[in-house]
Amino acid sequence: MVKKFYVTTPIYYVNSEPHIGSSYTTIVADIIARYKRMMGFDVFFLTGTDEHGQKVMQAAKESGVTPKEHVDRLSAKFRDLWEKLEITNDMFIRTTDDFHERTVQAFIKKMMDNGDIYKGKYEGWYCVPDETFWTDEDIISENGKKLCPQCKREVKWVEEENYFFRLSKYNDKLLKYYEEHPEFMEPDFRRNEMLQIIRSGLKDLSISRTTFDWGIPMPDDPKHVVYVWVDALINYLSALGYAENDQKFHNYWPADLHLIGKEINRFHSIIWPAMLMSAGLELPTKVFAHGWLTVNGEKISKSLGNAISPIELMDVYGRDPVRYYLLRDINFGRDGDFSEDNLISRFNADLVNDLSNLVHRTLSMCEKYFDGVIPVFSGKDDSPDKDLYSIIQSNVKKYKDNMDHYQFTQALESIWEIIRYANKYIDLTEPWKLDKQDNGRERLSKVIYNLIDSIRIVSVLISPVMPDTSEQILKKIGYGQDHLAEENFELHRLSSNVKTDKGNPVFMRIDTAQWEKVIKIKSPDIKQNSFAPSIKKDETVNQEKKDNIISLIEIEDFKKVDLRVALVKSAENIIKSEKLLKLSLDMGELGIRQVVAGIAKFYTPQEITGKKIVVLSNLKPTKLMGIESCGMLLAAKINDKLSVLIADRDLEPGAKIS
RNA sequence: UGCGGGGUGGAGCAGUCCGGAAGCUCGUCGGGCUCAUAACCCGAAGGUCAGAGGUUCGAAUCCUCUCCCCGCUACCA
Repeated sequence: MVKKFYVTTPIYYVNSEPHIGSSYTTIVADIIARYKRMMGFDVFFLTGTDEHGQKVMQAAKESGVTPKEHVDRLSAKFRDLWEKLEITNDMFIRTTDDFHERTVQAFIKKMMDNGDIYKGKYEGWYCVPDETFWTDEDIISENGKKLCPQCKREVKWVEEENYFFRLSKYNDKLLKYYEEHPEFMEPDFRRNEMLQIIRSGLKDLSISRTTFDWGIPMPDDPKHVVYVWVDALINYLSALGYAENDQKFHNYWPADLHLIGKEINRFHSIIWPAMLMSAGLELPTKVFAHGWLTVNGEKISKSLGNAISPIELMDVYGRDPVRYYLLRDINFGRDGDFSEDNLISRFNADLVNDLSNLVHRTLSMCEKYFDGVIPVFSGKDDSPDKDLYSIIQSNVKKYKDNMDHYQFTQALESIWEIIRYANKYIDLTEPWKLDKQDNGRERLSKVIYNLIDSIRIVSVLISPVMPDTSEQILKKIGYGQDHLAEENFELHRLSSNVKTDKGNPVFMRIDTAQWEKVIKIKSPDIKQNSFAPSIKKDETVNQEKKDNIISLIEIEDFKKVDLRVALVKSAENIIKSEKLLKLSLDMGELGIRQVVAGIAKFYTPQEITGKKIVVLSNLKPTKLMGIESCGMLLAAKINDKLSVLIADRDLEPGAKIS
């Protein structure tokens, strides 16, 4: 029986264009899929797009198209990207696919049959313009009115009927499952986070909405659409034909690996398994949450202009080098930084100097000494040969162990151990001298054979990460893609008497002196100071500069600001707050106001009481520590010193400052 | 403020779970080789493993406390 392997990426929310972050997850999944295929697994690799929900509706509205047009357009972008990146997914699912919609309904019906779904009432404050619910604690109350904390417009109390999933019922079962299957959720520190959440008690989950209709209707109650996350998670089943194609479904379920980003861990590691338990299905073997990428040390954001397009990057550096870099330099599971300098450095050092050069110099020698025909394996082993063999064997083993545990950085390191030793092996055996010796011919044959054999194994091992490069190198020594199989990790499987094709080196060095980088950061460029002791210092300087940049404004801008003199009538500490004081202010014609100020570390209530301070009176009110604050007092701060501003001459409270 | 992550030679990181001669890559310096692409091979310099206590024959690793950086969060209004 053939072993199967079912791997998924998240389905991407079609809210914005794909960037390097979404590509990262998919590339990793692709590498795993290719590796498992090489290891003889029957692989099913799924990716797709998540297309329902309120935000999609809004995004469509903003671009002036229907939701369907919007999702068609963006979904196609993802699909095209994966094609360009030669991602080997077996299927691309869309949550607007009709079979998916049917499956979601069937699945929910199953949960209903098991008594896990009930109709309940959702009560809360609702901000209509924002289409958002707020809890009692969130909202701001002012003059008897309840305001939305986001937009400060009035909220209204709504009571909405929703369907709820009895998530709480699975609390203990989940806990037990986590305890019995420590491998279910990785990395371990993420697992601990999930355990904390489960231990603190799960609440039932509202799984339907009636405020908009861009979604899958609830079975038998089309006024409700299914909550987008519930809809989305079920894609992992519908892709396999759950409830429609039993054979395919049973062939691949349960999933062997759900690959996700850390931000969606809770859905995959708590809600999803509970849903599966409810429907009586087996749980996935593993959920693996990877970290986030920054770009050149900065968060990926549109405003910084560093949301780099994966296509652009790969056009410049090539698909394989980018894949290699991502996997080699970023420790899978942790957050990592995508740095173009490091990419270039890896490119030159690992790919050009070590790998490409090894292939090129070896094939040059094969051409020179054997007319490009792979010589026969003969004669007895010398000590460098024995070392070469043992290094290959031990590193092939390490490679497999690491790949099986998704430790890609380490897996690549073990391949490079082989490459480095092969380069050293050339120095130790000195083929150019053997060529000149009368009796060196047999030894020379063996040396060249061993080198090409090493290259063959290396090419096979790198294939999941660098498929194009692997193919190119294998072709040079007479092999096709059918050579990608575990049995070919073994030594001495190289065929002799095959004509090699040296061709051009697989990678050419990047000359950093005249190289134009792809990523251009728009923030002010601080010249790299070679005497600077560390980058941290540069960043500080950078920050200070940013803070000191002051743009000029019109007098009209200033007139928007209403500054007043206010008398502090009383002040008190806020319980459990280190920074805040609650002040009661006499503001003359504006009456008595309550302002919360973050000065508790610098002023005692007694000290500030009676002072005539300056207050920004027309600031939108807010709540701090649940206490209302209608205005802001002015204070100057430098380093650890802070002073509240006070008028030079005595003035009536309420006096306007202009 | 809470939670999480991190602080290891000039840079980037591994090692920390399960204590036992401080390791890898890049960079720098010196040497070797000429098959190869300013490459490859060898050697060297460079670290009080953030700091302070403690446990131990022995601590980067375990315990306690402190400091600093990053992310989210929060009481920056």
